[in-house]
Amino acid sequence: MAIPGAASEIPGHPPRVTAAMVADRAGVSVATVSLVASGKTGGRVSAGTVARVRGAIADLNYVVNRVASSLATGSSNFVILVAPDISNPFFARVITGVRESLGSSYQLLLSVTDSGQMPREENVRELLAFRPAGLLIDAPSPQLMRYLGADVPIVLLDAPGTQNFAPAVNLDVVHGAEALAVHLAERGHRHVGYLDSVTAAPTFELRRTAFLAKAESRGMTRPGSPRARSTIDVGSAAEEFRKVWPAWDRAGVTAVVCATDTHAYGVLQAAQSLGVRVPEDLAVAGFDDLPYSAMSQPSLTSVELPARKLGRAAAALLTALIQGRDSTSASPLLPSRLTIRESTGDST
Amino acid sequence: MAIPGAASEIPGHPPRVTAAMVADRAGVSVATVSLVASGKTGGRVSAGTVARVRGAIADLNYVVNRVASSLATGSSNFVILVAPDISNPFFARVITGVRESLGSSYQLLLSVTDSGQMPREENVRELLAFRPAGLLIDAPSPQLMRYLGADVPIVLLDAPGTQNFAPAVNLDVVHGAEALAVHLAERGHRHVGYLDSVTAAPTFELRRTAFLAKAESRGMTRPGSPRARSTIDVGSAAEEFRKVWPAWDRAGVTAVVCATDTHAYGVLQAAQSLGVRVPEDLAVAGFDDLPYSAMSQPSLTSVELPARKLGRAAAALLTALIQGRDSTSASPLLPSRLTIRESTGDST
DNA sequence: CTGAAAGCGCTTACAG
DNA sequence: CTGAAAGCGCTTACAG
Repeated sequence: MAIPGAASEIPGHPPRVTAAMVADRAGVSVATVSLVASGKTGGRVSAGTVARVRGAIADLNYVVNRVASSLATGSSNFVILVAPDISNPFFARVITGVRESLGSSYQLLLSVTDSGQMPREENVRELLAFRPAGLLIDAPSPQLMRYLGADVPIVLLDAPGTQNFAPAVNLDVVHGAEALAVHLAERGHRHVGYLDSVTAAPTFELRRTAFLAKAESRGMTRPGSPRARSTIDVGSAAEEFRKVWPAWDRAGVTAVVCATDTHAYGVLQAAQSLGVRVPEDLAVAGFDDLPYSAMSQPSLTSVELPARKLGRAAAALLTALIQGRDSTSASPLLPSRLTIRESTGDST
Repeated sequence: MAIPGAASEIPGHPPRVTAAMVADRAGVSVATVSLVASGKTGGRVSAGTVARVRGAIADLNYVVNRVASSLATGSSNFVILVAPDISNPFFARVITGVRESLGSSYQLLLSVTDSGQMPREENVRELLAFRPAGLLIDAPSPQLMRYLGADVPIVLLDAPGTQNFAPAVNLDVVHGAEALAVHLAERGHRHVGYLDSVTAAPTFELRRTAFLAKAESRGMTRPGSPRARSTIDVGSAAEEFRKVWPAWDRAGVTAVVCATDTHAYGVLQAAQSLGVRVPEDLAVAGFDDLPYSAMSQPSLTSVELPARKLGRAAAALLTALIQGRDSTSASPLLPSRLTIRESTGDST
């Protein structure tokens, strides 16, 4: 036998209000309390009783225990979004989109990793044990994929090449990356550097390979070394650029492409402190097209990636899966677009 | 009677593995499965049985249903951190600290609001209904406080003036703000502008009032209008500064203090684009002392606030409360410190 | 060393 | 219109 009351006691805190207490006070059964509390009294409960129960609920400040209702119904009302690099502004926009689409149907909870870290399988396992209504995973690593045959609806965001494992909403980074390569080639650049993210997400891999492949086909080369990568953080990116620039400079590099705009801000900053003029001495571009890219000095050429739309589409797909609709849905691919600004010589 | 099996079925997904299935396969009772799964077999289960159960768990890929165990034990293993302004890098550091202190004892889940928004009472109510082991609330608004007599341990972070409502870990922003005012007075500044955050958190109020009070006592004045405020975002801060600068300039303002370093980066950027030299024409300073502040051009004078320590201390206090220790604990106050750099004329 | 049973706080067919 | 009861999947004293 369980210790009576143990389940609802927290040391130093009063016992929690349960439906039974409400029922007592209102002089009805817990079944009726449940009906009233969840708003399922479709003419099945008399107006007087409803009022009495509502009063008792208000008096006692009763809130339905989601843990118990979740166990009883086998469903929950929250969605967990798993993501690395929480402080990337791009991600904040994705969240906004997710919340827009989720509306008030589901609560959104986030599970984040430390900067530069990827969520691991063990992590997702534990998250799944909370029995969320669904899981959204942003920029997952390929290793995570094999665990995704699980029993909870899952949608991947910005996870190119993983559609086979779970439904995904992806960004068409390839076309944007290629347009950027063409643009730089047309500006006469011959040698390009690439500042990558340390995060081992396929989306970053794809940005780099798509850009470099097209760059090569247009006759541009990339210095064999050093490779440059940093976390998604202006300071780290600036530091990394300062470190590799001397070698790149010697190799004749006149353009640097960055995995994200945040990286590019670091490059702009470092270039300024090194006396490297942008765009005269060096062209700089990034991916994301964050709002700030239109205002930076110089303004930043960037491959626009629709963060908010990404969040909205992923949440919409997840909702459909949760509700049993659309389980064989295609994985949408959201278009990217190159926005040319001063940092690659827009004004010249 | 509930529909058999309904609770564990998600449309289009296989039924979940339960302890009963594991028990069947291992030829034991669910009680024994529970003991093995939760590692509570202290010599109470024979080695052979343990091995058999472990095998079945592995074969079926069984994970304990947290919802059910939570209901049974009346306790959970996750903590929710409620916070506004997720994309502020300061916040990412707080999270790092929280996670360091929580270790593997509790999972951390985040509940965030949209930029510039504060979490509302209704929101916290719903979060509490998930029965987390505890709640951490970063920079709460005063209005939220009245709901905090609740039945779950709660710790506030960076919530000056609210210690009466719940245990809190605060930053001693006052001394840092005063040191900054003294520093600017000593540099000869007579008129200062203040770029505030739009977020209605007491910590921002306190930064401003403490700074301005000390500034006034040192003979400095602030232009009566316009007031300047923006979200915690470089672009918005830059835009806001551009808007107010002409009036401030006319009022003789030679120093601008910002609610956060992120705001200050925006001012640095806007100043540059306006041809206002920092620090020659204008001194700029912020709060937080983010890593980037040491590298920006010019480097930024800032009141250092120990974000990671804040997270660690808050999580440690919450853990103590959850475990019934220390419920009358004092609310720690973490020291702030002024770091003077180029943006206020360090080199002159 | 192991299992049967009660209980956590809900929800929901069912009987009345 | 309302309540008694079973069931969700665990955990934990208790009996053997």
